[in-house]
Amino acid sequence: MNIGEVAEITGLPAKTIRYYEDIGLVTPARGDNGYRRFRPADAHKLTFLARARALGFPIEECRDLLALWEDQGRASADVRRIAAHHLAGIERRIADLSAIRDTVHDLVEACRGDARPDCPILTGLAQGQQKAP
Amino acid sequence: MNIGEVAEITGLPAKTIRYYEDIGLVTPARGDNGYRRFRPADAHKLTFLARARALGFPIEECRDLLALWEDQGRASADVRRIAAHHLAGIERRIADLSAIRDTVHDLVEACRGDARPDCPILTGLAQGQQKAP
DNA sequence: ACTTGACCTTCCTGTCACTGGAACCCCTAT
DNA sequence: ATAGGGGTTCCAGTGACAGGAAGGTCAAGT
Repeated sequence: MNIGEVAEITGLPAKTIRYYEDIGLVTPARGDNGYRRFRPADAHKLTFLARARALGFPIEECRDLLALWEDQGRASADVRRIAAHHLAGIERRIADLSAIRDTVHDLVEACRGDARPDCPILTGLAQGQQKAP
Repeated sequence: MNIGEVAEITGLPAKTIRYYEDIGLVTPARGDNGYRRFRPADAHKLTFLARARALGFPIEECRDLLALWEDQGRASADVRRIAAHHLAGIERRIADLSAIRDTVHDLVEACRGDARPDCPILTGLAQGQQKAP
């Protein structure tokens, strides 16, 4: 398989696949013309990576997950630890974003949004108005 | 005021304040020694920026908000439009993250996390298992 | 007068995970 | 012969800073 076909199968842009080779996540063979030749195992790896990335795992955790996936002697505890750590980070980000959303929502609600210049959003930003808890 | 004092007042790192000068968000005067001299108006601007950034507005939107803040003839509709657009983006991000959280949560829950190698997280990533709606 | 230490300056590099683009090579079909 | 649609490399840019090196400045203490 050439890179275009793998890109279609995995849904990853060819640029991204080249980048993943650059950083050592995959190591496709090369043909006589210099083209990358991807074997099914490479495509499976890339599909795994695409899914892990879509769930927001950072690259280095993807690398670790990939290594565990290929290690038949792994302990599932190691996998779980990585995923649980990621989950905690996601929940923190959601909490942070939710607090921000509430504040911005209140500001937007308070603003009439007409042609006049007085604006609670600007005064809120200037005065540091925060969502009451 | 020197940069350190403004940093303390605004809560922004001095590095960040220098960066904001670089990209033209503030233009403090300079003393004979080459030090930046911040006037109260500069500090107010930076406080405004710090709050807008804390609410997740990207720099360019902060620049626009700052310009509107200083424009006495603004229409509050222009401010509201920016904030509403930002709010929509936040809500999209929360929705995306929530879907991810649900999927990762389910994977973590399904994994025993012991010394054995079989792991629903890895099979889920390999097979593309998704949270059922 | 000298030194110490805190503060300030600029400049360069690195982050994260790509994305866009230039310039060029390869293969097949018309 | 040419046109197109692959592929290749390398360089630069993204957002919003952070880290660090190398050096100038200032006030206080000895």
